[in-house]
Amino acid sequence: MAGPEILARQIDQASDRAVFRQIADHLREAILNGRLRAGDKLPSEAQLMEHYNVARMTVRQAIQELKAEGHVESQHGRGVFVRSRPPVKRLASDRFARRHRKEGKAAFLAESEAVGARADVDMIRVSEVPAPADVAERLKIQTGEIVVSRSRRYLLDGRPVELATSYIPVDLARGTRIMDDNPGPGGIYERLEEQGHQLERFVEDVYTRMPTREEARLLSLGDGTPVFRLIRTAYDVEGRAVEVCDTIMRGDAYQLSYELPAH
Amino acid sequence: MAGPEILARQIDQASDRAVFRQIADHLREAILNGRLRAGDKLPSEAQLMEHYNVARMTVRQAIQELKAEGHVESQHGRGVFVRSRPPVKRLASDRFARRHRKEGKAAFLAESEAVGARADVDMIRVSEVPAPADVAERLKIQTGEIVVSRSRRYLLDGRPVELATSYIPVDLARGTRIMDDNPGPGGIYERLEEQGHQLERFVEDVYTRMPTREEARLLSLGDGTPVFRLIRTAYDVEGRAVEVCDTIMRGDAYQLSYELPAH
DNA sequence: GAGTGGTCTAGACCACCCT
DNA sequence: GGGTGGTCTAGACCACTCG
Repeated sequence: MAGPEILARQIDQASDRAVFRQIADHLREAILNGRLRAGDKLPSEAQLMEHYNVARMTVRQAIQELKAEGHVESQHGRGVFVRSRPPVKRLASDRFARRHRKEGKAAFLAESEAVGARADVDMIRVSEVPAPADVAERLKIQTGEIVVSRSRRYLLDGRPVELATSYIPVDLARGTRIMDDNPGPGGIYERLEEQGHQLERFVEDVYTRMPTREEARLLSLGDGTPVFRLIRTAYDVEGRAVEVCDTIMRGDAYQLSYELPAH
Repeated sequence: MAGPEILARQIDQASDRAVFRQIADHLREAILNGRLRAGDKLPSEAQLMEHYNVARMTVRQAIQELKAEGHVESQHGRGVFVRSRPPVKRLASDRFARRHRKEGKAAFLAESEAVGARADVDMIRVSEVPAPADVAERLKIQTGEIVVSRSRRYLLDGRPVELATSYIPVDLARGTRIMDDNPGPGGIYERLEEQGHQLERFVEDVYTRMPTREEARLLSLGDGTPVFRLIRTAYDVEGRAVEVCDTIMRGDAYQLSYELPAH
């Protein structure tokens, strides 16, 4: 609801810095200083045009810059608002320790309780697909070889935060509950261990990038929010890779935490 | 050098999808399909205006969208080019194992050899500063309490890829080579161990977000490139946090890799 | 100098949200 | 209906790059 009076300074016409950048600077400063808080409405484009005596496109370029930085999001017919962040989930490095082994939905539920958020899972889909190159390499099979794929979407307080797809070699999955939508208590890791593939370690490869259009749609991501891509490989005690899980997570909703030995 | 002939399709005026988004779709598809490769020049704005028979701002909005996604970067007076990625550095989870303990410049150099890139360090600065809240919390001291700060920038093949600032409690740093620009062989971790603080473990907290303006400047980041923020805490065998290192890394230049035990 | 992208103006019409 | 942002036009002048 704040009007442009929160923006005291005027444009320096002599400056090398473009007018729209100066306007973006004023707004950004108001956000970082807390004069504009999460959820607050920015002055309307019309107000900003009036305040700075500039054309509409100039104002819109300023707002565009703040959107790309992830500071604000616009809502058609309502206004432009300072981003409010989803609760941050901290993923600890011992989350797959056997003493509190949970997997998939169960793990997500337990982690979510820690931040006091409601957890949901939807878009569960189990199928057989050709292995993508990234996955095949980790499973030590040929790209395109058939694997079992289990994909799902996780939501926190009703907001989608994570897309995950597990890939399991067919010889480990066929004829087990791993092919079911609900793989049973303990999740697929328990099913794998029941078949004699005792898990020994996991390797997580972490990347960050901007989302694809499809990812942005499924995660309701506005501009300026990057994603984590986390590819986890599960190894059994014999050193065989028995599962690869490819996960896309909202960058603003997660903190990953890892412990490294010094020896 | 590709002309607009690589973009066969015309705009669907009847579509709900905005014209500039359809143009962006055509260009994005050409990039993802490999018709436009890293380093290739997109058709000029004038060519795209001609090809699609639209106004210049419409073309520019399309290009703006691709920039925000990290697919292209523009060069004033030259053209718009498909992004070419810097070599990716893989940071393995055993990189601080004592058997190949290297720190700071030495570690960066060793890691860089693995990808066949030249490594440099600049902007080294050692000072005493009030501890930021994130750091104080991890060092278990009061925010604002004075700590020794060691900051530097790392470059790969002459391109900046990482900004790092280490924070060390003053009682561990004063009167040692930790205060020097060059802390000596083995880096500050060796100096800390010489003082009886044998290192036991590290904890790394990983975040991703869009860069601040300052970070974008120091890392020469264009639009659409997120950063990793990695905060590493080093603990000695007595459980005391003896160093916190706050690092900003180009998201397109790093892959982080961690190993987790299953028990 | 020709070609390129960067900035800015001054309009227009539309779709969406709220009251 | 009035206010909001979304899209698009048709110009203008500028700064940078390259031959």
